[in-house]
Amino acid sequence: MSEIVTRFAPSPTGFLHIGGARTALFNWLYARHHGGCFRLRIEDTDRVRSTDAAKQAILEGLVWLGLNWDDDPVYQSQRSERHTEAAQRLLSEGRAYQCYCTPEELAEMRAQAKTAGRSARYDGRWRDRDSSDAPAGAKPTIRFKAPKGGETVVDDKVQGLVRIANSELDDMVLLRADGTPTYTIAVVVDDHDMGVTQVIRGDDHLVNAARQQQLFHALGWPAPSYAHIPLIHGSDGAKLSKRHGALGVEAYREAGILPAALRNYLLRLGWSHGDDEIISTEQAISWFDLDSVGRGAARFDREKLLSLNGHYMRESDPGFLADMVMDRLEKSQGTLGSIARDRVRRAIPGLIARSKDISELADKSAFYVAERPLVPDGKAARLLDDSGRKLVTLLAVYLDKLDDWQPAALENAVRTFAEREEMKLGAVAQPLRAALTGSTASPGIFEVLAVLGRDESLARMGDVKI
RNA sequence: GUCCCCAUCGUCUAGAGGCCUAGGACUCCACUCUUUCAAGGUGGCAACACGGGUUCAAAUCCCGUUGGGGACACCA
Repeated sequence: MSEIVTRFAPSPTGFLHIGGARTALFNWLYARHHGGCFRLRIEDTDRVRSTDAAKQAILEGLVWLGLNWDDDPVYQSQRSERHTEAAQRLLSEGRAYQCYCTPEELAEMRAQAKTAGRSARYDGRWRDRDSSDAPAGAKPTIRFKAPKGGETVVDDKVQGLVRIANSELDDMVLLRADGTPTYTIAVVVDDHDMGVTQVIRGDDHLVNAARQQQLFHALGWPAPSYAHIPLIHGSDGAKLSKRHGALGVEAYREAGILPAALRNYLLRLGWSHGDDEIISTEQAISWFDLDSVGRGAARFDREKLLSLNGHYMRESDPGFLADMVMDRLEKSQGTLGSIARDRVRRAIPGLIARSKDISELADKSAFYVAERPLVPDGKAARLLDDSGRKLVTLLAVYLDKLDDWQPAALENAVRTFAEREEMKLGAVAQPLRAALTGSTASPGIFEVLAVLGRDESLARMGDVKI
């Protein structure tokens, strides 16, 4: 059996969005599963819309997601000679022809077809017309002489047998009037030259597959196998696009989503393996196949992504998470001193289960490194009324005598204090929490005390003294 | 409009004729744990779009309807 080759072929006109990321993931998984090759092709032939920034964002997005490609990326714009050559060959073999229609003429043709209730397509008026009829000085486009009768069948690995009447497929332009090749011929030539055996891409290309198969046939090359995966929809059920709520993967990265979580989420969006939800990359590689790809479009659900992310965070190394949190904290509040860094490091394990992404983790860490005196939020301020402050002050005096500032000893001391005051632990813990964290929700209060350390804890308690 | 694709809880999905009184996950709700908030544990609400067939038997097969999506460029 020859080697499996897949490819991901984004056009660099925007960032790598969630749909593209999933397409890349499926291609990558398929190639890895079969021990084949996953290649990258940048379809940058649209010079006006393609940007270097977008290209960069796509490559970085793939790297961040851990989808490493094989060989060097192919840049479509650098291969136009090959594309033109193929089109010229079709022309010389009589499988393509020159068309002198003006854009206005074509627009009118489409309008008429539409009102007549037909598919808007080129009617082939120059197909058999002699070039000597050409208007003087006009430059022709080169069009493919598509088969007229019968149908083209795409044996799609996801959608099944898709039959399209050839009358629905018009003679597409291969070379523009200025001589540059179009996407249609470029993809076919590139897929062939790159040795692509399995194309996996969005559903929106399904009809293109029929056209491309015709071109492969005309060129005398074997066509790759196709698999068209359903698109990802936004929460409103419409195709996700840049102007429609689609975010680039870097947005998820910035929000503090872990690559493993995004991979797992994207994998389950449209593909399944029984009831499995948490799927490691190793399992994904060994289980992935095209048979289990669903055929209906899926809606993007942020809640589920977040829940998965929470799971992966709990499985992550706390030190690794701490580094990411510190980067964020330093970005928002400047360089952290060694005491602050040490506090964050010790605080992270107790914060992980309380956060669903890294930015939330950073937010929840902030009180540990905040400058005194803390500004309590509304609920915390209410806990720190006169009696609350008095209580905290009394407790501070009591804790000041403690030698061992470890969680167990602190708990013991605070419980004893509460008993002596004939109060429930919670009644003591809440005002203390308010004084220590400025909030009513935090990790266990004894842990907070311990991480903050004796001096800082006592100082924060002193700050609320009447 | 024409062509193509799709259709199970709100969402992602399991289900390839009897195992389905339809399973799992997210969300939501309750309980539990508990110093708060989470996480964890337990339980609950919640779906086969509709109409015809085929069959002893249909969520599963066929046809139609409806609904949704996509494609219809000298863009990719």
